[in-house]
Amino acid sequence: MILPLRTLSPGPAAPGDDPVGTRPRSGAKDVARLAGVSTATVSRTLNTPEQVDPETRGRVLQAAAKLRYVPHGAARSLRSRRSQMIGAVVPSFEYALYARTTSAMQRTFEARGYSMVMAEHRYDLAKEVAVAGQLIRHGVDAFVFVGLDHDPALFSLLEDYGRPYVLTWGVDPARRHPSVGFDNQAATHAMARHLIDLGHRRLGLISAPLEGNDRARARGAGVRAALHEAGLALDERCVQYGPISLTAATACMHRLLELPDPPTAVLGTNDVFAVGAMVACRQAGVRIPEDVSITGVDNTDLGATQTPGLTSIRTPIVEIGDAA
Amino acid sequence: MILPLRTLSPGPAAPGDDPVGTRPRSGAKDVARLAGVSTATVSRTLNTPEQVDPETRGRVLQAAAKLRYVPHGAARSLRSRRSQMIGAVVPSFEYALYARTTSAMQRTFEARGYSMVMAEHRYDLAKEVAVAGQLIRHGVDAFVFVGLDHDPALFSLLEDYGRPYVLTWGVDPARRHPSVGFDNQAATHAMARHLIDLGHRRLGLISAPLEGNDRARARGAGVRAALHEAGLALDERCVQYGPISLTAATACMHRLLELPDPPTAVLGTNDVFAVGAMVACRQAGVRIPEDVSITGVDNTDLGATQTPGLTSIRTPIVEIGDAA
DNA sequence: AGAGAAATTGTAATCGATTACATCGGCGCG
DNA sequence: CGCGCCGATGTAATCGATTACAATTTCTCT
Repeated sequence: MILPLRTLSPGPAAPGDDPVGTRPRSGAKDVARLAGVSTATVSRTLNTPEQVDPETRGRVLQAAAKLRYVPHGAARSLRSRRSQMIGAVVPSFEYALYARTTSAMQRTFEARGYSMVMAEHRYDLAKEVAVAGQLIRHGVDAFVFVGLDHDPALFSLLEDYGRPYVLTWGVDPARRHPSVGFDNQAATHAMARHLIDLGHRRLGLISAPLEGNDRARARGAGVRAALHEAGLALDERCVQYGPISLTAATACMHRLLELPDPPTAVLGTNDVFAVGAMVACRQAGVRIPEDVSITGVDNTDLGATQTPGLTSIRTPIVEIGDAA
Repeated sequence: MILPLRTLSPGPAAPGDDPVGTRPRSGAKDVARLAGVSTATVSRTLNTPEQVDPETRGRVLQAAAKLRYVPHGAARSLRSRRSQMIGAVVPSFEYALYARTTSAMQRTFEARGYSMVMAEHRYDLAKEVAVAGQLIRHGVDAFVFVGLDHDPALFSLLEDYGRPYVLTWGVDPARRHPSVGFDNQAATHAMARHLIDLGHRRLGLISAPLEGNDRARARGAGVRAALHEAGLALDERCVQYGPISLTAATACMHRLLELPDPPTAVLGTNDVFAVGAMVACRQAGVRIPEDVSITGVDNTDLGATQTPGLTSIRTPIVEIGDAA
């Protein structure tokens, strides 16, 4: 009920310590000397151990451990022309689902010796290109993107630099780009169909802005298609757009409730929208599901905090790893 | 109410396209040739523009743009001994709050020409060291960590490689490490105090496992201190530990409700726990706040989906940027 | 035993930028 | 007029690994 606000306390500069002196870090040369071999052998021990005599290998590894040797990634990737880094570019870290699937991917990549760097573009396709360029500069070998909708410049950039990539969260019907995901349109189609079967005739829709967001477009299309098949149509006044946040979703739902003839069922294109809508109903004293039905998509555990059933969609996680 | 499960459809290999041919990417040398200067001048134009004649600079920039030149990061950092990357190591991407503050930081760093790479350690301090090592290999210049509790090996690693760092989400009382954050203990102390003032005598606590998690420990200590001041004590049976997830929190709350004498107020050490607890109460038919009070910490918008008031804590975001 | 293959290891070129140092023309000043 | 400094630019060394190639030793097989 109360909301006491804690202020922050930044730690001011500590008394007298800020040497940040670059330590005499040991290089491959030191390891080579200690092990009595050449740097070439050190490199081989680390990268292609089977090519080196077990006895020598032992000496080298021991020396490396003793000196706490960590190979210099920049030098390695300069010469070998690959960095063992793959970049994941997601729309936003705040929508937990992206973070979750990405983190699952990370574990897959990790097992194969790759590490992952993440970046967000905040639903700005131009920014996405810039971010990808940034990552290329840092030597990222391959990319994972969310969605099918991207600036053409992104693809030409990727091609120019010969970087492989996968698109996730959707399948490219034309197969022009490697992609892995699910059918967003079918998901909402099924959901809408279900609502229609329950007798609903007037559906509402809360969606993310469509621009540059093929997932949102596909999900919207699914709803319209289902209505169309039933000889119904989607009243555009019953469609509300907003950023993926609870407060925005709540505001959207309030607008729907204020319509002269509000929808009897509202479909959120993801769980955040659905839960936001529920909050709005509770605030407005509208009962669920007596007065209005609410459904979502994505099956986050956010949905579990309420008392609805939400469409569950599992995004392919392991499969994406194989695509690398 | 229903939970239709969508299956995934991975995009199998496309017809006949997988050339991944590394394009004739243009290097500084090409730019130099086109602009009629040496590579040194190209480098200077990009890094210290004021040292180069404006007229020449123009030619170089034009040539660079024409060739879509992107400097090779590995080569750059090999020679200049810095990569313009800062690494953020968080416990988990799934707890949205970490992602959020980190993403805010990213924007700050970006403005200064740094880019950020993120990694998670999944609440495993040893893993954290490994991850940091990994990042060092990739040439990360500086680090941001969450919490004060870390493997000593982490600090010695950082020192060995002369990497500056900041700890966030807490302040180091001993000031042995640069840190920026807030007083976790004071937050829960105030919260517990508030509950005591309301007349509660038997408090419950849902917390993350304490090991390697100073935030959880500090927050727990705050509760105990407040109780102690009031001449009360925390019944250990009323303390439940679990990972930060709604389902775990719900299970914890169920255990508390099954006690012979359940607490009249339950304090979650973050909003996920609090909301999970509320879900459990609803399932068990326990009324809030008549039968039991529930409070949380962190003020995520997750809290807003319920009808409670939760302690709000803003983590320092801009301040952390300055620490870089 | 001798030729050729296979296994190990060393030598040195190389990746693509940055940067110390050298060069060169122009300018100010005694 | 000549010395010295300054600004702009080129030359070449350098960062620290990888890896092509060569050199050496050890097997293998006839």
